[in-house]
Amino acid sequence: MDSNLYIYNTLSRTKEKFEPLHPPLVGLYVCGPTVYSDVHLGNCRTFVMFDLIYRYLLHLGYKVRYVRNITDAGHLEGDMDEGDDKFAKKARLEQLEPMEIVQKYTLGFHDVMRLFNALPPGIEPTATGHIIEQIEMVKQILNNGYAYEVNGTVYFDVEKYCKEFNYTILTNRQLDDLLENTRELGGQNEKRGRLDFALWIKAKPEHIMQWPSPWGTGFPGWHIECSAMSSKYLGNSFDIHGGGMDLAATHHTNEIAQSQACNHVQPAKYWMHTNMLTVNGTRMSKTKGNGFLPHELFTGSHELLSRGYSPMSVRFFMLQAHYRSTLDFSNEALEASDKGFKRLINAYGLLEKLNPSQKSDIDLKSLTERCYAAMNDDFNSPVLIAELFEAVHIINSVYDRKTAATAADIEALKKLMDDFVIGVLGLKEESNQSDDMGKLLDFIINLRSEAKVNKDYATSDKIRIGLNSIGIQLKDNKEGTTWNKI
RNA sequence: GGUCGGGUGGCCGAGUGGCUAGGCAGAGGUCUGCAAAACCUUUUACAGCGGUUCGAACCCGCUCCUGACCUCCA
Repeated sequence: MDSNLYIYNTLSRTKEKFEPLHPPLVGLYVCGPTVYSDVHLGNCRTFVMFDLIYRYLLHLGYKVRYVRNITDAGHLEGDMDEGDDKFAKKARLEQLEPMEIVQKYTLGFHDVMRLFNALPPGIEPTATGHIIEQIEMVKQILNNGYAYEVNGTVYFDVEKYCKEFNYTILTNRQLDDLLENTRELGGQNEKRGRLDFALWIKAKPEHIMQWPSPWGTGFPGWHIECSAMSSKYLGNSFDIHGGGMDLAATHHTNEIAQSQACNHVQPAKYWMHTNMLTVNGTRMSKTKGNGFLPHELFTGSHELLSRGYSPMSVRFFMLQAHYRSTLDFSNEALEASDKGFKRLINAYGLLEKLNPSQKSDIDLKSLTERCYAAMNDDFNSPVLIAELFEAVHIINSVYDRKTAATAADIEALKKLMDDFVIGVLGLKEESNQSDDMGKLLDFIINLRSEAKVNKDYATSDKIRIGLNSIGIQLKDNKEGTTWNKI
């Protein structure tokens, strides 16, 4: 289990050798979506990138417990402690119960993740399902002296915490600057310090989602759910905590503070943050209104798109950038990824049709090593993909009989592609050569081949053009005819 | 204002003190009934100005531009 995996840790701002706390077990916690509206493509990027990370850890042989929460309570609209609950607001808008909102968008999220071929996490806990755990944690933080209660609301005492711990460890900000530049927020008259944040919030009578607590009826603050659920399922201290970069400064900073105040340990050994998806250089976000919804992308129903793109092409587009880089979204970039993905996956399909030779002029050992080296270097999927195109080159060349490969080489090629394209990158063929449509197409291709043998090119071209018009491309070569979806 | 990033060829996007990233697009060729695919060859590059160095796109300084976070947000 001694891998050479290096992970960029936000805590240290360097790449560190990955050494799990309890190998071969790995605890992975990722902040999931807030299910009051559809997830957009930027959200999806984070979950696809952590899917890559999860898959690679599994591939290396780790036993990974992957926890990704569903936030279904506790998020307020606008300023701290004053705004509407997002779920209640949306429920009023759509004339539904808040839990109907939660159900609707949770199911939608799962559908999208399935389309992107993301493995489901082992545990997907919800905030509303863990109110008791959150209350217990708040009680413990109060007992430890890092929080105080005012009129049914419990606040975290950041100033007190700062005397013993480094509050800004994730972002390296200066506390004085934070104090000077933090905007005037709600609840100021109740709070002792302007950086203090709510652990438990007293519910107004009209607030729909509320629960009894030692401090009266209320609901949990924004950050406590992840602390409570991660420690419940992964222990007070676990291996990797991930999420989008936008969460680092506030949500994750406060999570660390809560866990330290409660358990006196750093919750996670490695903090990983994925970068943002941008459109024309600015971040895609719900509030900016430049968010793409996955189905708009799949169907092409968006003004910036010339056509629809399949989930696998979009996944491939995401994988072609490193998770810590911003990725700029455009129709042109997507078009390029779509073609690249098809090139890769078509080569994968050709693996079954390769003919072995006695000799070999390829070096798969070095290629395989480079694939591992790429992923071991902080999950560098773009470099991995570049290496895999070397494999594509080899496969095509062997198929064309321009390069010789032994049966053992071909097996190794298959393993390489299975391991990395299917297993690690999580890509898959979107059309299957052996299903009913495949058999039907084989039949049609045979008819066309007969026409070609008889030099009846009018018929053969008619078939080819006709299939092309419904999205099936035929490719003639020495071995016969193959097809793929356009 | 503070913190942290980034500026790479037509586009997306890696990387590094000296060795082709890769994909897409463009050009030429091979193959082919034609086409496509595949294969071969190939053009376009590291924001600007200084400095360190035998050598810098990569290190340092300055300038310009730009992004994220600092308020819920993946």
